[in-house]
Amino acid sequence: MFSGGSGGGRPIRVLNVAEKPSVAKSVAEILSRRGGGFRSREGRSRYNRVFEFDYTIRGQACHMLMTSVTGHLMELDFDERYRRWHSCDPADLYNAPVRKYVPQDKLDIKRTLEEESRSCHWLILWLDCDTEGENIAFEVLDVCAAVNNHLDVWRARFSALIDREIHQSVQNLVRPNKLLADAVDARQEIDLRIGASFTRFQTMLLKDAFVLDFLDEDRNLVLSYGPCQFPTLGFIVERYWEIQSHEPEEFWTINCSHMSDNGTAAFNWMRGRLFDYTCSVIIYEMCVEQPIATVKNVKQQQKLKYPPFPLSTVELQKRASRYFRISSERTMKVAEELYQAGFISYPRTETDSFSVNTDLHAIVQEQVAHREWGAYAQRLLDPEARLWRNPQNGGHDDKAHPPIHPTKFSSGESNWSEDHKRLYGFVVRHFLACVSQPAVGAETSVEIDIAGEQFSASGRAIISKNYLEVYHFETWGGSIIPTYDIGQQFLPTTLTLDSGVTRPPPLLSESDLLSCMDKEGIGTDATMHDHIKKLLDRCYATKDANTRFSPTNLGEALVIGYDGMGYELWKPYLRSKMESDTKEVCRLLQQMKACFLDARQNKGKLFQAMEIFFERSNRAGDTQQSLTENVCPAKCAKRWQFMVGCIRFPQCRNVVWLPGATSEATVTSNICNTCGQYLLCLHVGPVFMIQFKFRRLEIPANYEVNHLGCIGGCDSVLRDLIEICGTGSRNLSSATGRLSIACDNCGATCALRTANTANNRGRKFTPASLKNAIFSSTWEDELESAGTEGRGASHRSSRSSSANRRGGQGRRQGREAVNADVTFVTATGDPVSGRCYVCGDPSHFANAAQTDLRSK
DNA sequence: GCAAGGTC
Repeated sequence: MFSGGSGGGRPIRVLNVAEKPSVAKSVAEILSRRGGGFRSREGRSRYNRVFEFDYTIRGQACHMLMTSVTGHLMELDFDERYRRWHSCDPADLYNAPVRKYVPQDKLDIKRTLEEESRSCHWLILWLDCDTEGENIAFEVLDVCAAVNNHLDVWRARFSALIDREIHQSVQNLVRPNKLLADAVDARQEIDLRIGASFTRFQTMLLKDAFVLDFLDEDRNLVLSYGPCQFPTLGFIVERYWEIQSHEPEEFWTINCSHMSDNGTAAFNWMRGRLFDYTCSVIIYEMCVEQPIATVKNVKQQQKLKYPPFPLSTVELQKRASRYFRISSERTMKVAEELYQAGFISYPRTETDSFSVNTDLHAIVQEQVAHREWGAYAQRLLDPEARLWRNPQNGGHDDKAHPPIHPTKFSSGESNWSEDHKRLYGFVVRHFLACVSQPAVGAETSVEIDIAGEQFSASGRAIISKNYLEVYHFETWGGSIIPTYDIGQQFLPTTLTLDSGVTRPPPLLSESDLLSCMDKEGIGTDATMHDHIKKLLDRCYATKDANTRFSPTNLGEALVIGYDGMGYELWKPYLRSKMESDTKEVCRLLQQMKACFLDARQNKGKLFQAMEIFFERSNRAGDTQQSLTENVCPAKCAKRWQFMVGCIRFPQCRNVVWLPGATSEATVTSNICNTCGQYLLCLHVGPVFMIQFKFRRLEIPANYEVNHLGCIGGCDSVLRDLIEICGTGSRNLSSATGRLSIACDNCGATCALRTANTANNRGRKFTPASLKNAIFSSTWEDELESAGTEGRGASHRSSRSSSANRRGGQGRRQGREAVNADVTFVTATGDPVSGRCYVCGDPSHFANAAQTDLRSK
């Protein structure tokens, strides 16, 4: 499998590249642990060090160099002459040449890669296992291959930085997937072209044409458009319009309360609200006239409130906004700093379930010394307390990072801001909550009847707070109501008809906005906050003290403008469609590649079809050689040649097959006197005489080699020869001396060619004559020689044939253990072999001898 | 002066 090394015991040099320095270090630590650790040295870039250690990959001794990039190594931009804003019509940006290049601040990393890869044999890419990671893999590959085109390039696929996973991935390397990388290239190019064209267009069109007095004098205004920022603006504008268009409507409802010695209960009308005043008054008066309430139903049940799922990035941002009013952008900045300092795990993750390998107890153990939540952590670890519960699985896994959790204890660092303290505390409390029992409450609901109208009240007593003790961001309302018995009657303390007006929904909060983006696939967990911030920077929206967003006049004007044109550029569908379409192209290409590989595997079918219409050429060029080496029908089917079709063939499938012994057949211009305008099928046409030439050895001695005949049915010579030699056609059932068996996988029938050769002329096969079928492991040579050339014509060893096949992919993989070919021995002792011409698998004839063998 | 996506 692996190549390029110097072989034997001498180690080869392997360059390993990770997506970020922390991963490079972790992987180096894991892989070098058994060999006594790694050496570390500086690279050209001060962030990206190089780690060195020895390791063995599949028996090959390797000297490993492990370094990293920092995300994308390259950027995409237009060619120089299109970069200036006035250099071209923005419409030209849809065709302008673009190029990928390593920007200035990444040149140091590029130099490290170039220098290190020069001396290496292999390159192993340890990028994140997502489409962006695959794209970065090719950026690294391009840089390295430019200085060393002998590199053998591999991709390590891993989903977590844990020992087992990393060792497994390096022992099972795969090739990088260009199609996935191309999908990202396509998305990047689309983003650039539409972003730049619309941005230049609307900026140059509008900026100086209006008095935009909300701007600072010195601020250079850009009216940007982007496929993520505009839909984000769209969410804000749409909610704003919903509020604007809301028309308050008056409604009425009846409320009832009952105060007794052991508390007060507030009953709600089970009709909810009525928008008709007269109706409400009539019902209310009925109640007032007969105000005695009768208890109809009392329900008491235990309710559980579950702790949240393990923490993903979007949840972190939403909850930080909700609980502390910290903006998503600030949250990510602070979380990044906490991560850099080692206090929390990687903050950009979609994963909301812990891997079974995570030592959750150890994480809790670290926190027992904290003065606020330490005692709770201690109780969690105490089996007697019965507080522990394995975390729920939120159902998302980005296969790259675990949920956000604390990685180091801190009682607060001196350089931490309030936000650092809040976020660290939140991450810890969230984690502790995840491994805790749900809160338990006792819920009571009471239904009463007053003059035929139903009312209900409910109360809840918390029996056990459990996770809520440490997760005090969430509350679980606990009002207690008096005890009631069914049938009990009482006079309400108050019974009122109250009016109200409907209210519009609130403006979108940051948490709502993140939810909308997450739901519609706008941006990624790592970029959503950027898009929100961009709207504020561009003066498209504002955020109030309650973290609620309103569009500015500018933002609303842009949306109205495009909406008026009929373009929903501000709706989320465009972005979703781009993402799904580029992935679809990638999927389609992958599908077609699989289809191609399968078609190549089954090329015998194409030969079969071609042979119906054409004679095989004798040109055995390289291409042909390689095409035919695994396909027996190609070589052994020379005798299946002639048929005469309807003038409408192949639309009309009516054909007449000629004797198998035919070596030449030429249609003459003479019309048969007997058959004339013979009705061959629905398509009437004249029947022309045919000049035949038969192979001497294949026809009885009393027949002529040259024969002018008619296929219309009047020619007794042709009828005789077909009777004697067969036609060679696999779908003419009247032929004699032919044998077909059905593949037990695909059901296709396959004629055994031996039946039509000179040696078998006139021989009748019967199932009984094939009872002695034996299976052997010989390859197609057997069939080829049996079919045409005579045995032993071109024998290859079964080992080499087997190796040829293993190179192919598809359904035959994993069948190596099955006898590769089948040899049937007839009663006379002659072997005949066959393999399915549809699916190509010889093993599919395994049961043919008993079940599907037919003699025609 | 433009996008969105990585990450430091």
